[in-house]
Amino acid sequence: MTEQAGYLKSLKSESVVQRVINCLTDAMVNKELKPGDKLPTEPELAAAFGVARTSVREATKILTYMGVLESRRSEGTFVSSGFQESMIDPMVYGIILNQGEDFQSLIELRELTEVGILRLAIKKQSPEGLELIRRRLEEFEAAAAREGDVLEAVFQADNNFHDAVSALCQNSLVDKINRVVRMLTYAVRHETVETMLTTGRVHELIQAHWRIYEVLSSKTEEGLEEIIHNTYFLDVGRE
Amino acid sequence: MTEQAGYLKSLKSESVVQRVINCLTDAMVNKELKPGDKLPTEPELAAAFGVARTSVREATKILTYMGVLESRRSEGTFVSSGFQESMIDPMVYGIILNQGEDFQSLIELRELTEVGILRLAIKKQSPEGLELIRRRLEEFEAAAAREGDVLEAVFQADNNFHDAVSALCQNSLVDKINRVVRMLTYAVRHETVETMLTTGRVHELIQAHWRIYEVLSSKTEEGLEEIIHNTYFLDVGRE
DNA sequence: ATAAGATACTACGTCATACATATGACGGAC
DNA sequence: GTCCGTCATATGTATGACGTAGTATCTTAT
Repeated sequence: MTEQAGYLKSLKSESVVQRVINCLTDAMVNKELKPGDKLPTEPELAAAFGVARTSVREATKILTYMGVLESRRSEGTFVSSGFQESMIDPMVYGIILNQGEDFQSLIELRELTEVGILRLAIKKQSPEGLELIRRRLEEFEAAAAREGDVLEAVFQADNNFHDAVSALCQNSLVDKINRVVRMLTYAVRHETVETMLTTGRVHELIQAHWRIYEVLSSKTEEGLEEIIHNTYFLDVGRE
Repeated sequence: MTEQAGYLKSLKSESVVQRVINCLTDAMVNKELKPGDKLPTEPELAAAFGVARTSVREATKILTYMGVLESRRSEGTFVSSGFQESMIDPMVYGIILNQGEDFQSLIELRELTEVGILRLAIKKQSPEGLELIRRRLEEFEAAAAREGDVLEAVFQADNNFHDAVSALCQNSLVDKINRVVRMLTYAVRHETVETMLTTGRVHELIQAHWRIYEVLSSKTEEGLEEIIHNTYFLDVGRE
């Protein structure tokens, strides 16, 4: 865990927080702390390590956010059992920071996830989930049919639809990926919906989403290829 | 970003630290904060958000540890440019804690990405990339053929192969996802390779990977379905 | 005038303390 | 025996102070 590779590593002393993290990590590696175990209280840890409670908190907060620990107020801090979906967060940030000029990568990533989610949804779908999607589609149509400024409403309806599809997978990790990719493509998707609205082609958008619904309810991957591809480009925009 | 779906959601207010993290994240998504930018000082942030400096520090520490931010004493805190190595740490914890739990979501996620990557790789492949994959396969075979404890060598060769496939996509985002998912499934994949070795079924593993190579070089998605599915379960393990 | 050194300044790093708040446990009232 | 209030507990948040490492600036000597 703690690499001592560099020969001058001993000089640049690690930060207090880092040392606390290492101590806790080592304890977990050595099985002194197993999933489900309760850690000593923050003041106790602070006293044991000889550091301030602030530092202990920063360390446990980091581990908590990573899903390693779990803090319950008035109860204590525990080693979480199993992995937490928040462990994907670093990937989110990695993607955010790399979010440069490269639309191509973004579009490819979205197609990849979109198709994958649909394929999984086809397998794991439930009647209730499918029904929800149908309702979302009707809401979609209703939103587009309203008077006035419907942009945000339609965009939200679009998002709701895709969330419902993702929910069909009943997989928190997949759900997370879905959200990430949706967040990354926010701008371009928003713009696309706007374009569709101003040029009066909303019906195409709705039509495309109905086709997705049909593929889902058909419970087969037949024709998924082109439908997705077409829908995808309609939704995301040109290239 | 912040879903307000449930009607009783308004009660369970997010923690202060989480809110700070969200604010900073949003700023990065909206490009108000770009890589390299300097954040206001901690007291300034605390004042701006109306929270204590402690909370700001916990938030920035978390983001720093994830490689999103970078703090230089006496200078300030900056949005770090590019992917930091520390981003893998959360996955390491995933490995530590992931021992014999429920892998269903993980397996589905991996199949999703694996298939997606292959489909994209089929489209975007290059002769050089394909050649690299062939070499990796030969190294794979060589590693398995050696005497003694070949587990780590074979496992590494397996990873190298999949990395080469991912590289075929020439898409940094896809590459990142590939790495994350691979790290998340580290334990189970490692175990599978071990089983294959001890039961003398390494040739099946190699055979399966050659089939992937063939699908790639055939430049068509014909037969990709079952091949991937079979290879996948062979690689990842039972169910 | 230039370069080396001393000084002040800045902003993160750490610590100490106090108070707020949610949860569970105990115990009394009905 | 059930219900409700109270208290203990441990995390959540806030505030203030001091330490420390860079950076910039000013001083001084060559």
